[in-house]
Amino acid sequence: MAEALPAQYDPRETEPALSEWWEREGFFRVGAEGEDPPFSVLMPPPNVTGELHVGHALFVTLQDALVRWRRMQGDAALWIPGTDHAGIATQMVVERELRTEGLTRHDLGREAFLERVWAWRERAGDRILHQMRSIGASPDWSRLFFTMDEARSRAVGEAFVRLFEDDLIYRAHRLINWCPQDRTALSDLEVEHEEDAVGELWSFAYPLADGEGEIVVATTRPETMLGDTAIAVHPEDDRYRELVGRSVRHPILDREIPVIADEILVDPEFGTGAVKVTPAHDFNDFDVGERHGLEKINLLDEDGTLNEAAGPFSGLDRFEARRAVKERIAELGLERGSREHTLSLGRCQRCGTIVEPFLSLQWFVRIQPLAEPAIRAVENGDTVFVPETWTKTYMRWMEDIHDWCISRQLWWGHRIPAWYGPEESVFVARTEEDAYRQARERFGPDVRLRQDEDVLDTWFSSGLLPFTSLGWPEKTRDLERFYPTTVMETGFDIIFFWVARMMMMGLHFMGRVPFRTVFLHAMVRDEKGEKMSKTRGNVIDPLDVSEEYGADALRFTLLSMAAQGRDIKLSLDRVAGNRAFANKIWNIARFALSHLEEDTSGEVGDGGQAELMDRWILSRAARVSRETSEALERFRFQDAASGVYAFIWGELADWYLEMVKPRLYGDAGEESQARARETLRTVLDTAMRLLHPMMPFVTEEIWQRLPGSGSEAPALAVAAWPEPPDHWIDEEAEAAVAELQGVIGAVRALRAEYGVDPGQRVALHLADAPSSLRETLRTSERTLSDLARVERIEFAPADGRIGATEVLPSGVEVFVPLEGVLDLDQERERLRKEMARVENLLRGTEGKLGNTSFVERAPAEVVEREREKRDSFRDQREVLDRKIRVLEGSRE
RNA sequence: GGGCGCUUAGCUCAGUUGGUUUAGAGCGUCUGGUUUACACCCAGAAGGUCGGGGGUUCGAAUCCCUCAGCGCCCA
Repeated sequence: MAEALPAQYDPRETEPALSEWWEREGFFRVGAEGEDPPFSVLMPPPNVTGELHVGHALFVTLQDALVRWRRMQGDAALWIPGTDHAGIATQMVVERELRTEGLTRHDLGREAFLERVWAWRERAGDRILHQMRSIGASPDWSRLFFTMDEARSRAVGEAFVRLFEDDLIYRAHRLINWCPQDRTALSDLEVEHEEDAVGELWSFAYPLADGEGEIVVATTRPETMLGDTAIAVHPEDDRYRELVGRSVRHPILDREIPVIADEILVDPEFGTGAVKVTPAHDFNDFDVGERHGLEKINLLDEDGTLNEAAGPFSGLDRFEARRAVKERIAELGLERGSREHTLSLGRCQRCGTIVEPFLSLQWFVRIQPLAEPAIRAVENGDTVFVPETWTKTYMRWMEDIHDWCISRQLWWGHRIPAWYGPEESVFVARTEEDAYRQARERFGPDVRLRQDEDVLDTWFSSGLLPFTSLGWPEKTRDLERFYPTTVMETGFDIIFFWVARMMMMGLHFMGRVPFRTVFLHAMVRDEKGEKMSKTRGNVIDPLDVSEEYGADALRFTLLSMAAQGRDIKLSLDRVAGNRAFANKIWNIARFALSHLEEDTSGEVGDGGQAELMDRWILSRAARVSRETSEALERFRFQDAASGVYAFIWGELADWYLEMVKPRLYGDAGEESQARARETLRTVLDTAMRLLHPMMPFVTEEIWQRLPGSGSEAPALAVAAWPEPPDHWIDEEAEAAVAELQGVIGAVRALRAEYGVDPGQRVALHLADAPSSLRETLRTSERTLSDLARVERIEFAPADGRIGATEVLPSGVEVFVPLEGVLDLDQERERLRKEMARVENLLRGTEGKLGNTSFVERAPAEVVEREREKRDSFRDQREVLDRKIRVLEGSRE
């Protein structure tokens, strides 16, 4: 055991071996059987071909900390890992690869292209899962899913068919968002709106069809005028009242267009008060078209070029057409000016291309009936959001939700289980055979069917994961035990993509919410607060960070910053600081282990007369254990992290270790030495357990070396979470040590102030010390000597001696004789400043106590506390006043 | 247009329902340190009228209103 440990902790030496060992031993596996309370978390699956970025690192860390903690508490802690096929993203990656070979997916054809994607997935896929392992993730890898594996594909088909049968899925000709680059429909959520885009509001005139006159309209998309089928004005607008019902002539396409009145679309205050209406290319105009029975002329082909309907401009790209139309109108003398105009531009979330409202035949989910139960479940508190503020966001969106376009004109994804036959017949079925069976019943044995070419929105399959990951549609033991999952932990940016849809699908298919709690974390940004992106070049690669500073340091940093409102600004300085923390722990252990032997594994805290410092550190350990549990319970990771940090570094290392050294060296006899060892071992053990969910590697590494640890559990990862007994809590010891620390701090401060040589021992005078403090100091002479270099304590005033004074909050005067080194002017100045500070505080508290409303209305304990403060300040003032007068006297 | 969030030490941030905080932490800065766990360390120090203004209250960094700046979401 006594093999020498290196003075510097090197995560690279320990981390890979540990994560490999944990997994090999199967510590993270959870079965469907057992009595332990279930705790289940579905990992939001990353894109299968993606790389681990810092956002992944954050969710992995948060979820892992929760799961490790619950696992140690004895729960059946199931964390289900998986990857997502990520339709558009993955298809784009492979298409990009093809382009370098001068090919498109159409050159290959659907089947060959899909083979290519699968090959790519085999090659690149799951890489991200190994990256997760390297930062300590502890899911049950034996349950790994892929959203396009066989089980999930079957479940997706089943879900589609059932929704269709329940009339919750339908197919319709509708205006949808179209990305001409990816040539697919997108849902509303997949369109990103660029605010304040600068555009041109361009005006032109439609001449009236009969007689003189014209109507001037304005547009930001001039090419759409080719699809105009009406001019709308406000019914109350006197300027146009007599024109309603008449027509204008299309100057390019030579057709007549009616002038209609529509009070919803038209704002008479805006522009000329007349609006061109293009029902096939604008969402508002579409509704007008429905209201007025207007023709919907589709101008576009799938690639964003104009079709035959555009007449002379057919074949042009939409932006070329825009220029051409403007030119033509100008030639016709119908241009009526333009001005700058800010607008909101919709762009494809994946490729950034400006999306077009496009009329096409798509599949939709009827969302209203699904949304209602999902709203009620949150109102009821069946599912709770943390932080609570997101409830409102969820509600607002759910209450104003639109039908969801789920078909995508992609090849990579779940193919829509619909087959088309003669006479526009549609057969939705679980299998092709089934579709044929239905079709033959209707059209006889020779019927030929053609499957829908499209695939489903990736988020459709994600929305089902809380139950498909547990075996649905089979009625599995897993579902029984682990559904609903306990916590859904994810970023607030996908509250609609995931959380909302999972809620709807979970309630529909399972009849119960998919998760009890939704914990939403902030977004990681760089230290300047900017979003990390490859184009900005400010991406922090978590694997680089982990490699350089250790996964523990990265994790601990992310956890301690998890409280921030909406942004987490990751700074490498913080990570470096936490690497230092890991190193500190390593050295605490190095020191402790060198003093521990195999037999020091007994329980401590009872029997014998425990020494003050032992009682103190055990009491602190007990309190911190409770605080850490409570913090994790409430998802307050930053409190858990900072509490354990302060305990280990600020109390265990800085105080306990220093105080206990002489005893460990045997200076206080064998009994005291043994007790010190036991306490040290116990406290270190407790500290490693508390820290394990946050810093799994260094804690496991150390715990493995702790004598006796193996008898309880094979690994810290599956050892019990600390629940120290009540009797460890020792108010008296905590108060006594706080006083002792106060005295040591005062002496140290005075020594530093006057530059006393570090080796120089000093005397310490404490007049009027209460008996409890005297007792504490008498039993702590060695500590005072070691930590403050005090050679002698006298509980009497140091009359007539020259020295420096510090006053403790208790009013006790700490005096250190410093003949020869003390600068009287400096001391006078210091004390005066101190006096001013104390007087200021005293004034404040006396003011409060002098206020009768305060004394009458504030709670008694608050008033009492205020009185104590006043007394303390008065005592301090008195001592300072006396010392200052002495110094004044010594001036002469 | 509607909604939400942020503004506390040079930097990055804690501060949970108003009163146990005499506003804290880490980093940075300054001073001192070769005490046999650690210089990724130890000790000490400087540094903030809690964005501005108003209000509620015995009491406000904390609640309300308002202004300013920054950011996000939805339409």
